[in-house]
Amino acid sequence: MPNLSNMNITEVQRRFIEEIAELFVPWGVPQTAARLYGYLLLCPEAASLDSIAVDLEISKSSASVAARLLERYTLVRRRSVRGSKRILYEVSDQYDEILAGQNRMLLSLSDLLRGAEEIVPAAATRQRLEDMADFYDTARRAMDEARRKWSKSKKIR
Amino acid sequence: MPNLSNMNITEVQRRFIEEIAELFVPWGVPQTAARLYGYLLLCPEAASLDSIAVDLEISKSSASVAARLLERYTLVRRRSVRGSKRILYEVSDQYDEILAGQNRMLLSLSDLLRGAEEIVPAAATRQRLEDMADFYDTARRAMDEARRKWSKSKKIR
DNA sequence: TGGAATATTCGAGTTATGCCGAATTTGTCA
DNA sequence: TGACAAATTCGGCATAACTCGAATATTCCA
Repeated sequence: MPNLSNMNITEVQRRFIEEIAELFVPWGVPQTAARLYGYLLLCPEAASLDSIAVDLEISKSSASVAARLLERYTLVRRRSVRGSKRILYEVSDQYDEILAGQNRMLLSLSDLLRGAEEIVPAAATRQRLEDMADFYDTARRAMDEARRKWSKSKKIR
Repeated sequence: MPNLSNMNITEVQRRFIEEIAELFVPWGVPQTAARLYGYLLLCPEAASLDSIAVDLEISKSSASVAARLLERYTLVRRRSVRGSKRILYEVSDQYDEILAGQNRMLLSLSDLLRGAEEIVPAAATRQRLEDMADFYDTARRAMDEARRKWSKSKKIR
């Protein structure tokens, strides 16, 4: 039986949270952490572990580990409140961090592919590896460029 | 005890395969499938389930599920040999498919964020969601653009 | 420094995932 | 269509990942 008395989030908000989770889970983010991220996206201000645990209906320890996981991903930042032992969490405003991981991945991949050209005998295979490396590098650069432009335009604002 | 008699891949090749796997596993690709992808990247021509199983030292059923998983990801394509029940697998030459998934993810994400602006009360939060949606959309478009350019230049070649 | 409030870690139980060999199904040729 | 070869599915086992409540550690105030 769901506890309806402490319901601080609306039905549509709950749905949003679940949809965010559905999006992130396939990318390796654990369910609880993904839901927490959705929750924080909606929060008008930083949230405490207690309110997280209540609203998401999870234990406080789960809230704690999920929050620190998101913190390691740098999707979320911790805000220590002066004069209190409470820690508040909020979404990081460097949202390009989601893409930074992909960027690193693409960089490693093209490096690896290029390095492998020496260990394949067939010329056609070598060519394919080189093509792939080029492609991923191009895509990575495009994304990086967009990211750079964006952070510049954000500073101006 | 490792079976050395049927070793069709060299030590450096094995290392390459493991490195590819290390790269893909954190992105949710199962170990075996990731290794298989690395293997196929090195193969001069399409490989049968049997040779896969031997070279990667996995069971044939594992090879089968891994191959079809990669096929669903469209990282790999199946090549049915006319006049034989053998199926051969090779890496897909549309290697932009690795990025296509990320593209879809970014599109869904920005859509979701934009749709959520109506369900948050605080104006500042709404603004943040809009900013994020814009950002991911920009990044996605940049990547898509690069992809498009690439496939055009490939056709010319 | 002691004590209360809070966060974090630990150990156990539960669930999900991956791999394998055996059984089944599918596809090809005679 | 029968028989054979290959792919696929199935059930069980082992391992890893998550979640939780309890125990422990940390932080702040008096």
